[in-house]
Amino acid sequence: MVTLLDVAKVAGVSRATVSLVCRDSPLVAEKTRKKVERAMAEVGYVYNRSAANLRSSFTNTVGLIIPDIANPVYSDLLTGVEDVLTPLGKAVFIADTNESEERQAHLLQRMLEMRVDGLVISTVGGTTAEDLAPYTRIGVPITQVFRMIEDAPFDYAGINNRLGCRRAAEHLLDLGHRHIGFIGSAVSPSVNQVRYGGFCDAVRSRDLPAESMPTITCKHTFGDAAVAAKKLISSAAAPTALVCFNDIIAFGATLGVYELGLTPGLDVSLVGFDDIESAANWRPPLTTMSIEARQIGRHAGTLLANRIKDLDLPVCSMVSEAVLKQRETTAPPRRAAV
Amino acid sequence: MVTLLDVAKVAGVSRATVSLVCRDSPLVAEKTRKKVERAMAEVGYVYNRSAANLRSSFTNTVGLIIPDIANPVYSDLLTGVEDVLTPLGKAVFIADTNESEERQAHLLQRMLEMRVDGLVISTVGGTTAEDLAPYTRIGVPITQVFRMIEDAPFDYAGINNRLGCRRAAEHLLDLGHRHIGFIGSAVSPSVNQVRYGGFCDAVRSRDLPAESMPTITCKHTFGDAAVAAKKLISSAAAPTALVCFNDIIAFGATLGVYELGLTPGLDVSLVGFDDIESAANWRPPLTTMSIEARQIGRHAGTLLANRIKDLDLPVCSMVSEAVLKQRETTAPPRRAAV
DNA sequence: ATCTAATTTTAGATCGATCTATTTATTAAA
DNA sequence: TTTAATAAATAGATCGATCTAAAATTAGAT
Repeated sequence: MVTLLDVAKVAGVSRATVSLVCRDSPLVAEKTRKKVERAMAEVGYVYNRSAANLRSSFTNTVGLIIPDIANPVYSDLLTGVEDVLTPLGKAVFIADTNESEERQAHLLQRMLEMRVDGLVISTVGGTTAEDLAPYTRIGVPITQVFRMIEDAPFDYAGINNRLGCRRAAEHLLDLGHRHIGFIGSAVSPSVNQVRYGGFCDAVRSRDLPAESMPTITCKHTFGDAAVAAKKLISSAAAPTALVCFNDIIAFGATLGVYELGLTPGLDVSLVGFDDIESAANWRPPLTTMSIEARQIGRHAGTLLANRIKDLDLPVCSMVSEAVLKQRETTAPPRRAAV
Repeated sequence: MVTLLDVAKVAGVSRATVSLVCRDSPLVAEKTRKKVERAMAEVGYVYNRSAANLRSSFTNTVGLIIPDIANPVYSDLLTGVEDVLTPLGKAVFIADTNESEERQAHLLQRMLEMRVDGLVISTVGGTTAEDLAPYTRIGVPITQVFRMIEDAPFDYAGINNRLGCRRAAEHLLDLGHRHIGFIGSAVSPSVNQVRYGGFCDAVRSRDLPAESMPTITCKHTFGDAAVAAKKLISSAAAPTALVCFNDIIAFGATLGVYELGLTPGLDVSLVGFDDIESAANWRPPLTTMSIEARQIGRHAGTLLANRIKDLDLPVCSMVSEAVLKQRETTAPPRRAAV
């Protein structure tokens, strides 16, 4: 195995100098740097991060723990986190808990053992501040995204779900809809409750009875959502519009509308949530609440970077607002309101 | 920072013994292990992987480099790789190149520096064996998945794209379709060429003129695919069925069919490729060629694990066949063949 | 009780970087 | 030319595990 010492010998300098070159230190003269770099190439030197990490007080690695990497929201988030952290020379290690508490515990442990400089995490349901205590104990900063643990003294980046969902419903109300269904999530009950709260806020603000609006929950699959939408549309309440928990459910609901022989955006209006990349590419292009997951990722990255620099900063929370992206799945109701 | 030595002192044993306990060695007596474990908990010991990796000849980490983590094919692949490698005590580090050669080069370097025990990679276009030479030089095994570099002496796990696409077209031919369109990929030209080759094989095997079958390529988005499908269907060739490069394109094509006021699976038959999770959940459920990405992931994991154990094994290639999953987007043609 | 063999435990060297403190070389000012 | 100040290079200790080889303990056989 070729080490710093081998490079040093070939370049005719000391081990310490080669080390400085590795780290792009300004302390080394240009001429020397060139010489060392040539020597490195000549002997085929490969930097040993384990050795560096052992000695150094920080590892320039950051952990990102998320519940479902296949979900576009989280891959966008990842991109945003990297936008900020990669230019700072930090490597982001991604890990997927798949919504399993056990897997999350395992990953938390592993990242602790590799001495990450910090952690960005979207916790699985049931996580408590206690689960993250080992990090606080040895002073590794944590930034939460999207999901927040009660009473945990961590930085946070996320969105205002309640207000966002309220805006979605208000958009439909403004178009003249009076019978609006809500297709919620059977998968994330906690977030679902908050978003449904926003939905009710909107309905009540127009003096309509929130209780009489038809509601259903489903899994985040096209098929489930299609069935749910069909059920709602053909129910006695006969909604002319649907607020959907997220874009995937809205997609499924669109398919349900097609299956009923109706035209989405004409016979039935639909609003999604998240504005994942494919929303704009949907047919018809999906009206949805944009949460700018990539931007949230940038926020999280920035919060973490700041705290790594200064652990004693006051706890900071960045809550963005979801904004309406009006496209072609929403329009005034076709059938007259009853 | 609390180290092995601190634990050893509290437990009243030597550093070496504590180290053995950390690694679940059978060399240590049950009574001693208990004692040490209690001590670890008492002093709040956290294992230091960097220190271990420095001394030890392997790190129990494996790299997985893929071009697009948001693509369900690759998240399934990841799951499969972990299925095999996690039980062996190896941590899988995921990294996304986003189809960028530059990012890939950077990630390859980083993983080399962290001394992964092995690498599973789906290379971006343009990668040569030379790019992977540093790995071979220091004896880190590589397993390729899905994509293969010419003349590279690495293990490989993937599928027979040509045969798979041939089977897709044959399925439509068997149903009686005589005018079949092909919607290819504008993103992965190399794979596209292979799959289109399979399509032609099928058509020619029935003594039909492959050249007269309408063809188009598009990006992997719903919108693009919808437009492409509409173009093909309303072209002079008037295909009654479409073979799609992958499921995403098939989804978009379905939406295009709906937009034309036609019914997918009735007026126009569609076959996808990949059988991602949402294919079965699509409306109507999508007929597609299943590649069992998770299984391929298991293959890759197994190949890598074997080679880590024995570098001198002969190069091994596992090419699976895609199998038809007939669902509801394919049926005999409605309009009589011209 | 003695000897052998098997089982546990351990001391001390070692992995390859970085850090601190110091020395050496270079430049600018007197 | 000398001195002071700055820039560049270095020696040697150090990080916290694992490894090797040897020592201590225990068990089994005689």
